[in-house]
Amino acid sequence: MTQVRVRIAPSPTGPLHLGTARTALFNFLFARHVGGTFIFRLEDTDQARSTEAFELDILEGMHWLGLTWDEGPGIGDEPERGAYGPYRQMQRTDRYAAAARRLLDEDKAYYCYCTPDELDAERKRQEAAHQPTRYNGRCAHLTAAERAAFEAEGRKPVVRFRIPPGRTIAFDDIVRGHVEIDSDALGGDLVILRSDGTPLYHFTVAVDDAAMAISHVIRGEDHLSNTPKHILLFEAMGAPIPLFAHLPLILNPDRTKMSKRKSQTAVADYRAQGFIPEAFVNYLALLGWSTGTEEEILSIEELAERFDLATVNRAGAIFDRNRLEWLNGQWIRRLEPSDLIDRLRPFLQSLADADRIDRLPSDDEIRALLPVVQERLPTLASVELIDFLFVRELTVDPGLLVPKRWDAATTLGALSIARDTIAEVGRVSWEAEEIEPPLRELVTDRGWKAGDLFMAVRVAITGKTATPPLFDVMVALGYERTLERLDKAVGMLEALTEPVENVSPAARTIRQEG
RNA sequence: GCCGCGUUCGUCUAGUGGCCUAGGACACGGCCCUCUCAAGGCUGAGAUCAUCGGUUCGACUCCGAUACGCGGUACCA
Repeated sequence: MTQVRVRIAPSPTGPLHLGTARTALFNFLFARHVGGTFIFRLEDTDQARSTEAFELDILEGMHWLGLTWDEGPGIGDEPERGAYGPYRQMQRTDRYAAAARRLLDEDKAYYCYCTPDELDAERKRQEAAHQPTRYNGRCAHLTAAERAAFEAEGRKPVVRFRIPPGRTIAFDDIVRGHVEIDSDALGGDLVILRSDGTPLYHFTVAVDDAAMAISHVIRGEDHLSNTPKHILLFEAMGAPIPLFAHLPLILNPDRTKMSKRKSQTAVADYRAQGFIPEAFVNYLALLGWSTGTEEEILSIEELAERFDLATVNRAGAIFDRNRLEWLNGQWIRRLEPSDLIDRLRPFLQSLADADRIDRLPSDDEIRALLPVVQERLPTLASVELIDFLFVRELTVDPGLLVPKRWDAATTLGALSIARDTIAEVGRVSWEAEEIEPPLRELVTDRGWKAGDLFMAVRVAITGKTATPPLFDVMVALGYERTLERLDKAVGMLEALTEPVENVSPAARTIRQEG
């Protein structure tokens, strides 16, 4: 078998897109599975829309996902690596010009002087007549005199590639099987060079894939219908025709091709929301492919071991964020503590930047919390779960302070007693196992429900109704600050109950007891 | 319009002629665990395998038609 060479060829006209990432991943997995070469090429010929910032975003996103490539820009410190460069199309313009020149010389291509307006009018006419829209070949056989006349008019020609009429172009797509398309359905002779001389996509892709000796073209299904054009171009250039594999599309919830308008498509956004690459890669790989077994938590290496292009699905798949989040939680739970701490840092930092927390915890502080926090993180950004530990002044909603089964007065009494009980245990020891029993005892003595007391205390010291286990939270908070917050909550409740204090027997009773 | 591709639980999927009264996972419901939230365990509901016809002793699996959906049809990629 000839050397397997595959490529991903994004164009830097936007941030790294989910669909591009998935296509890149499948190319990567295939290359790694068979020991082939994975190439990264930048299709930056659309100078109007391409930016360096997007290029950087794409490179960074690819690195983040762990999709390392063997040839292309952005490997190590080198501007680029590989024997088939350059890997930026704007640095290959001479090659496209030369290829077009050869096609012109062999009369496989010709100059076309039709203006965009004329083409547009013709297209409209065809549509109105319910005919297939295609170039009518007006300039296909111009005489030298006719060409001179157009030139004299100041028209700048495009270069069109001759699409042979009446031919059936067939290929065996690795994922979709045998596909046949009639050359007459291709829209007529194809523009390969704009009137300003710059090359168009279908041309550059064929020239580059040929020059870079690409053996397998693995790309999105949206290119399936265009494949015959590429095959014809390969033939015309005398280049071997690669194998094709067209991947199913990633879809919006309404089953249209995934778009920025209807979905979150930028890989960087998912990263910013606290998804980790292990989970992201795992999820993307299983979108449109499966191992055929019931395994589903798989590392990129395990995926590469099992990957098989022939078993890729043919139907498009809706992107399901729920499943991604679940997978993310699975992967976060598997992380080593020190690794997780490192990954949490940027998210803690951004909480600090947003003034959501007043200080950054030390590694040891986070490490101590991990046993009760790690399994509660669907994303890295969910560390906000414990933000209350790192704020000076806690804001508590008084409404949350009173458990459903209790009134304010009852809560006030209970919290006061609990505060004293906690204060007392804390004087000798500040361990979760030490704080819990006396409070349980208190609950039993008073005939309360443990959940009610604990909830009141929880809200008092965290401001939240959902937190890691209460006593672990207290330990992390510290003796002093726990009491401070309890006192503050008692104060809030006193203010709340004041007006009715004289007429509330319950409140009076509890006060006496306290 | 024309051409191409697709169609199994809400979603991702298993299934390549009998193992399927269709399996797993996410999401959803219940129970257990439990101080809340998670995590975990058990469990429930959820798919006339798009429809119709054919081939076959037998079809989710093969063939055809239809419907619906999507993609392509640019001097975008």
